[in-house]
Amino acid sequence: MKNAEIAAAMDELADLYELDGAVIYRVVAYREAAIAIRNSPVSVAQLALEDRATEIRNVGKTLQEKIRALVETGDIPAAQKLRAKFPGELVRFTQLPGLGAKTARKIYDELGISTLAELKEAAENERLRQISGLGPKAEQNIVKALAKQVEEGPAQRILLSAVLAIGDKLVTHLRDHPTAERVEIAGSARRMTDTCKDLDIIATAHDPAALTKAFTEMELLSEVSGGREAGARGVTHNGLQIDFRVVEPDQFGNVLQHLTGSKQHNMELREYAVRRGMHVSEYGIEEDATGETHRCGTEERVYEVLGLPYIEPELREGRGELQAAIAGELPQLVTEADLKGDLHAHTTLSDGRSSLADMARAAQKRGYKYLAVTDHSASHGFGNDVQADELLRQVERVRALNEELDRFKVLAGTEVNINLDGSLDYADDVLEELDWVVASVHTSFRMGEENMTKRMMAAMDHPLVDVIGHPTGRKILQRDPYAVNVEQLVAHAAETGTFLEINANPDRRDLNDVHARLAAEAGVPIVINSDAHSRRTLSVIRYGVATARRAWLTKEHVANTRTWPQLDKLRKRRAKAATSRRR
DNA sequence: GCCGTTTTCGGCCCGACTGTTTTCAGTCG
Repeated sequence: MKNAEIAAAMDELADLYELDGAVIYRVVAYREAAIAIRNSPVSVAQLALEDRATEIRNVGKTLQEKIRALVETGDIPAAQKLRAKFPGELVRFTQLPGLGAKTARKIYDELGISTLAELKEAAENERLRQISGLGPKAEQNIVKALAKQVEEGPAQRILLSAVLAIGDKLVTHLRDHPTAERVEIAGSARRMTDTCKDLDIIATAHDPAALTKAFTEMELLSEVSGGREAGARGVTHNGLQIDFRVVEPDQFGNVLQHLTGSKQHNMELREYAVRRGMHVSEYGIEEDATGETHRCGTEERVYEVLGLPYIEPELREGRGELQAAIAGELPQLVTEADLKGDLHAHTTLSDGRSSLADMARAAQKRGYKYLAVTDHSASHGFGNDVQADELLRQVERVRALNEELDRFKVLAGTEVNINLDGSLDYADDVLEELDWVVASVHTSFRMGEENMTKRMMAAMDHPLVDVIGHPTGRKILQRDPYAVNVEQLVAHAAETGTFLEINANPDRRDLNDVHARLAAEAGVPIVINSDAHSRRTLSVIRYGVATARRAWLTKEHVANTRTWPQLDKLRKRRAKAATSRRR
């Protein structure tokens, strides 16, 4: 059973307990456990079977037993009991904005309403106002919310790259304004999450009204509301909501910290502060002992007042960063500047848009020392496959190009397809001519988990496969990962000395942050690759670096922070040779 | 129901907003 399924069961129990009127802390405990379970890189089902689920934060003895029952029998007795007590659609009432468990329960108890259809009818016929606490406005809101739900479905999330394309433009424009002092992106975009719901921008200015006006007049906004002294809200032409706020300079750090979140991180931070006699809010940090409120101009100062080292935004997800900060064990996160090369890129030989020479020069211009050119293999099948003889001619061209280049090395490589049985798409004697081999799955995504895992593990067994490309095949907001057991892949990568890729394409970011952390902890070298299909898209590497940072990776975890000779020695083909020479 | 650099029991983040109220509960982020 997958972590996501277990987490969903915990969320369902939280909803049911809340309807049942349980103390809110118990309900919250289930919700927090659900988050931790969803974030767990290891199989929680497995842990529960071994009576070890309590190793997960926010999972205690009670939940360990409930999860175990769920895994062993497919359900939890407490959930069955509560489902019998409350009709199915009652939980869906609480998913309407403004309507919570307390209100849902009252509607059910006092009017016997248990379906969304009945709820709509009662709201339209003004029967809900019989209940104390509900009035005409509540009825209107319910009718509106139900209509909106039918119309729009669940809230849309937007890919980070689309959000930052707008956010970077906005920030640059606002920083150029004469009255602006500081302008920063906050919220989930600053934490570099895969997707965002909206975009938060905060600023300081010596004329806040003038800066707000500059914001509201930007062409990329299609609508603007609440344009006043200290900020406004806008919506872009492609539907991204932007919250812009101008704040006092001496509170900028407090607000930036507050709005960057995550919610989970802030809750943990505040609980920690309370234990130390302090209260954190977006306005400052109040000390119980002195009654003094510390207003902080920078985020560094916020963490300093709390007695903590600075915690990077990408770590603020409530995944143990606070405990690490307290223990002085925060990782020194890898940066884009640490990368010495890119080991997965395409040219016009397969489906890229830039030539071999253009790609090499663009990579060198970025400050890299090497670039692996890895076009698709023979059976790629989008009409841009590379037959073996053609690949060998490309190797010649690469060698010739290297003669011309100064202090830069192009590596002749391939992104070779992993066949259904785990064999590779080129013969070994062809692969032997190459400097670098990425192996990826591009066909039969719908294979069962066991077969897919075997298929990829077989590819790792090949001595010439350096790295597995985009190991789960997910496309964010578009396509689920293929069914593959990532824990087994990681263990096998460690065993065989195969690297795993963080593919930086903003649609992929694959491995994801949770899995990359698991792999790094298992000692698997990670390679951050752009998978660029043109010289311009080499820059998507920032999303791969962001994923690596969200996975707590340091420079040491990432193989391509090394020079090519250093990296070369790390590979299984060399490491094995070294071992046998020692013998 | 979970958790511990004051605690294994007694706490458990903070503020804004809304709609319904005669001073606040419920909901949200």
